[in-house]
Amino acid sequence: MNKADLVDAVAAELKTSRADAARAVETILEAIQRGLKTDAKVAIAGFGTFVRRERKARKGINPVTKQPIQIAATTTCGFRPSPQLRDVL
Amino acid sequence: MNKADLVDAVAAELKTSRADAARAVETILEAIQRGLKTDAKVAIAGFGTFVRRERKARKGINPVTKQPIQIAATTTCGFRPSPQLRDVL
DNA sequence: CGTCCACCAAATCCGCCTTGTTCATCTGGG
DNA sequence: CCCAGATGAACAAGGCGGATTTGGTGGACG
Repeated sequence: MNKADLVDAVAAELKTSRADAARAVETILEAIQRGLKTDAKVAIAGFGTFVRRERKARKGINPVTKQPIQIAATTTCGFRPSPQLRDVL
Repeated sequence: MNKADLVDAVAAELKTSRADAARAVETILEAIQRGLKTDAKVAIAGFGTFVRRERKARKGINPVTKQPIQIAATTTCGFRPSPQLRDVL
């Protein structure tokens, strides 16, 4: 499923234009991004929780050369689906 | 950040009523749920990708009694943030 | 206000994560 | 509607990160 498909579904459901639906999708995603950046956690009841996560440096292997490499610490984010979402899947 | 906060941010950004923003959020989340259920993957460019994931049965520990327990196989979903989202965080 | 949901603890093992190229697909503006 | 530019998926192997379990409670949601 693409962003275009998502926008289509939203437009159909809300009975709005595709442009409005696209704007809504964009805005919500940006809001989540900002929330993650500022609060480090975005909990959406009945759906799941986005969590900003600091990953320490660790050792890994370059799958191409198969040589040990050092992976620098990064900041990523995880997602914990709510039980409700799990039941759907 | 709560769903209420998210709705507030969206309403402010789109200059719509809180009720409309709430409907938009709900609708989009439901659309993502359906997409995950039917297509097993929802790719949103510049944000990330939701992936339905099958998890095998394994052994765990009851945190209360600290006794080993058997965990049945479940279906859950993961989220891979796009490089763009990672850069923001 | 009543109900429902997320969080928290400790311990374990599953599977995600890394690199880098190629290719398919998607995107968004003209 | 279409094309050029761009984005991400796939693939390899292996180590270690983190997702997961129960049950109560505080807080959120409608």
